[in-house]
Order: sequence, then structure tokens, then C-alpha cells
Amino acid sequence: MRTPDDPRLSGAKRPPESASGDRSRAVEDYLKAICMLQSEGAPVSTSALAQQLDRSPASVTNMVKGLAERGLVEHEPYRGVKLSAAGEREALRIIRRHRVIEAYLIQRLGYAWDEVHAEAERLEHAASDELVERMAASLGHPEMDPHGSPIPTADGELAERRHPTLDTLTAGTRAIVREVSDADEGRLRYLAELGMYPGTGVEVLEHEPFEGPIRIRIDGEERVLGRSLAEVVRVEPQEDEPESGTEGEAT
Amino acid sequence: MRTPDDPRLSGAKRPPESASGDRSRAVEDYLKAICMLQSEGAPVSTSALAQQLDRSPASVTNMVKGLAERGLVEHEPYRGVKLSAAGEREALRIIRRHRVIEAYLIQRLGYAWDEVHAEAERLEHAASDELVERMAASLGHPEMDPHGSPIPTADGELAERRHPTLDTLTAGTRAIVREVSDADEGRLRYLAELGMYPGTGVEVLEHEPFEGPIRIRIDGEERVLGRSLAEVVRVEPQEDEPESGTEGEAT
DNA sequence: TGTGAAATTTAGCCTGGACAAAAACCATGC
DNA sequence: GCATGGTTTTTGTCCAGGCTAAATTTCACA
Repeated sequence: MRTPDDPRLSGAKRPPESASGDRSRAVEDYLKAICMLQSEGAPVSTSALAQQLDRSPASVTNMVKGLAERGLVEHEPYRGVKLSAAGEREALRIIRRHRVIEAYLIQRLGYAWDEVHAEAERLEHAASDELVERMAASLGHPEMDPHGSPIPTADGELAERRHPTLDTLTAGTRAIVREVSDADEGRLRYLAELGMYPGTGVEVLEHEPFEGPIRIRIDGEERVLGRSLAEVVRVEPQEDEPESGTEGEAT
Repeated sequence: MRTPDDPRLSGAKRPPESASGDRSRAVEDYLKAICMLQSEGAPVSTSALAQQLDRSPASVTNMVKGLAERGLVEHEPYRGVKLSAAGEREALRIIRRHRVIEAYLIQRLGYAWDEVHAEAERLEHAASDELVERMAASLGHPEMDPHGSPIPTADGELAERRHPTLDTLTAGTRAIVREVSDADEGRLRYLAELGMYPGTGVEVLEHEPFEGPIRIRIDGEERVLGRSLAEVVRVEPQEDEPESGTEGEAT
């Protein structure tokens, strides 16, 4: 009827699930999540991972066992899980993809700050390295994504810089916004309304007691920020100088 | 330890597998394949579908049963399968995605003709309608993809135009290349070397007998084309006029 | 040092989607 | 009218990756 490799019809010949060979989408999600949780090299607990990924702890244990067999993580039962060198390499590639894609969507396709996360969350598994590098090139190889998170380089270097969150600053401190979590659309939208982008200068005026909100000055205006919002914003405190208002762009 | 919806960590909260709600990637692939096989409304046989998708016939039967239950196809056992209205709508959306993505990759990210198929094959399942429409807008809402295939509109209209394949033309006919299958990288690369893009003029000089190759003139040069290559190229025959060589772009 | 709560792992189950082997069906040729 | 071969479907498995319930380990504190 038809030769086995008839090319007339452009069909899907067993397309791999994710762009990177044999790692399934689930595996990629686990690696990324572990990477982001183990900020300081400390092993990550099963339950923290379960929470992050919205899976049951039992599912996580199962999956982790599999990852350990494949040499992507090291798992000491009851003690937590750490990425192996191979796992970390993989995880950083995925994070790079995510952040490059977010930057591209915003800068080249007119997405808003708060719209890109979900899209990138899906595309990061489908985009090939080739595509990601082309996007990065089109943007001039940015080092930061639009939320201020550092983009790992193509060969897996990540510029770690841990800034404190806004809620930890003492009253009277001036600071510059450096990074905002990209995970929560609602909060992002609100922060955008306030003008709290990376690079914006803020001054903490007062902490309301008992985990209460924080009063800040931003761009000359006084605002009140709920604690859960302030936890999402990472800032670089400034040596005091009389200057106020918005500073130039971040590096 | 941490409040249930702590937003500090940008994690993947049960991201849907494909951008379009609940249809899995597999379902999308089946719908697209059925759509492309049932050119003339005729039902598609299980085995043709199995071949197209590179699955076993048994798997296809199973899946088709499921699709029928969900109202996406109509399946008469032993008789073949047809898309329902809902299934066709869905399939055309996926084909639109594929073709818009291919066009975007080539025009905005510098991909070559033969590199885009695999990439688009994955991205079409991950990209949201939103993204596809932004890409289409960035390209000025093209009606054709770079291989000459018509792009269904956002509301599901597909401009059907069936051109004959190059191998069916009689010797002496002049024609203009209109469409080239995007599925086979190797063939595409070779056709690109020959300069056989949509819009290129060709003249069939001679058919070698017994399913042999075809001699053509393209851009002034004589070439010999294997049958399987000629089957992949769709052309629009021209009323004869002394003109030769390359014509302007296709509409 | 013992003990109970919390965290983790084990065990058993389910679903989607794939496969091979066997059975059922259809279209013929004789 | 029926055998025969090719095409479908059925049947029984498998694997990945989820889940719940039950068992186990750890740890903090008495």
C-alpha cells in the first residue's frame, strides 16, 4: 500500500516527550524543583519536594527512587535528596530554558510580566537547546530574566546572589528591588501596579507588629504591603544616601 | 514549616500536559494525524493511522475507542474512523499551531527550512493559543507556512487547495512549486539545495520508465529527481507560455 | 531512656497509553 | 458457497507515574 517511510504525510514519528532525549517531563520537573529547593547544598526533604510539586509524599519517594537509580540524584532514605553532578547539570539547563523563554516572551512577543510563567512552564520541556540558544542570541544573551533571576549560562554556570527579602529589612532602610518570584500571577500583577520592578528603589518606613504589613515608600508614594507580598520581593539594601525614588536599571 | 501556598519558590503546580486543557499529547497527535489522512472526508483506516503515527494497529484501535467515547471521532468498527465536528475543530487548531510555529521559527529565529519540523512537532503541544496568536501577529497573520501549506485560521477555516504532485505531470509541462511536505528533513535539505521552494518554476522534461526518476529543468539547470522526491513536491501546472525560470512568490 | 508525633517509605491500586498474540471480520477467488 | 488471506479488534501485559492506607523510622522531649 505504502512504503514504510512514506514521507508524503507529515506525521509524528514517535516524537520524544521532551526535547532533551529520554528525560520525561516529570523527571525534568523533579530535577528543577530539587535544584530550586536545595539552595545551600543541603539535602531536600521529601515533603518539601512534594509540596513544591503538588504531589503526595509517597509519589515523590517513588520518583526519587527512580531518579537515584538513574544517577540523577543521591537519596539517603529518611534523610533527603540531593542532585548529583549530572542531575544538577540537567536542572540548570531546564532553569536556563525557563528563564530565557520568559525573557523572550516578554521582550519579543509582548507578554506581560505576570503572564509568562505558565507558558514558560510548558515550553521549557518542549523547547530544544537549539531554540533556547537562538532566543538567547536574539536577546543579546541576557544574564537576568525579567523578574531579576539570574539565567544559568549554556554551560551550567549560575551566578548565585542571595538578596534578603523585603520583609526582613529594618525600618528606615533604603533598598533596590533585585528579584521577584515569578510563580504567582496575582502577586506579580499587583507588584507591577505598584511599579516594583527589578531596579526600583524602595524605603522601608515601618513594620506593623505581629506579622503585620509593612509601610514602604516607593517612587515617592507611601504604600502598605502585606507580609506575603513582601516575602516575594528580594532587595539589595543600600548604604544610606540622601537620594530617593527610582534608580537606574539593574546591572 | 511553610504555609501551603508559599509563593517564594517558583514551582510547577500540576502544570497541564498540553496547553489546551485536558487533551493529552497523544490525543492531539491522533487528531492531527486523522485530519491529515482524511483529505477527502473518507474514513481513515486503522492501519493507515498506525503507520502515520508509528504505533501498532492494536494501540490505534484502543486509542480510537477512547476518542470515540469522548466525541472527538466517529468510529465504525472495521470501517475506519472520521473526525467529528469537535475533533476537526481541535485538529485544525493543532495544525494551525504547527504551521504558525514553523513560520515563526524560520522568519524570526533564523531556522532553516529543514530544521523546524521536529521542533514544531513538540512545541505545538506546549504552546498556548495566546502564544500562537502572538506569533501569527508578529508575522502579519500569514496564510501559508514556509513549505507552502495553508495555515488554518484561528477560527478553524482551512483553505483547501490540492495541487498534483510533481511525479504526476506529463513531460513537457511547466509548473510552479506550491507545497513541499515538511516531514522529511533529508529530502527537504536536498530540495533546498536544488532551490525548489514554493514559488519556484520547474519544467518536466522526461519520465524515465518503470517508476524511474524524472528529469526536470529548474532555474535553467537540468536535474534528475528520484520518484520519492517528486512525490513530496506539489505543483501548479501552468498554461504554456514561453517564460521559464523562477516566478515571483506565491500569493 | 522511653515515647509519641511527624516524616518517610512500603504496599497495593489505578489510569493512560503502548505492545504482541490470538480471535474475529471482510473481501475476495474459485 | 466457501476457503483464504489481509485487516481489525480483543485480550492480556507492561511501564510510567500518580494516589491512599499502612508500616516504619526519626526526633524531640519528658
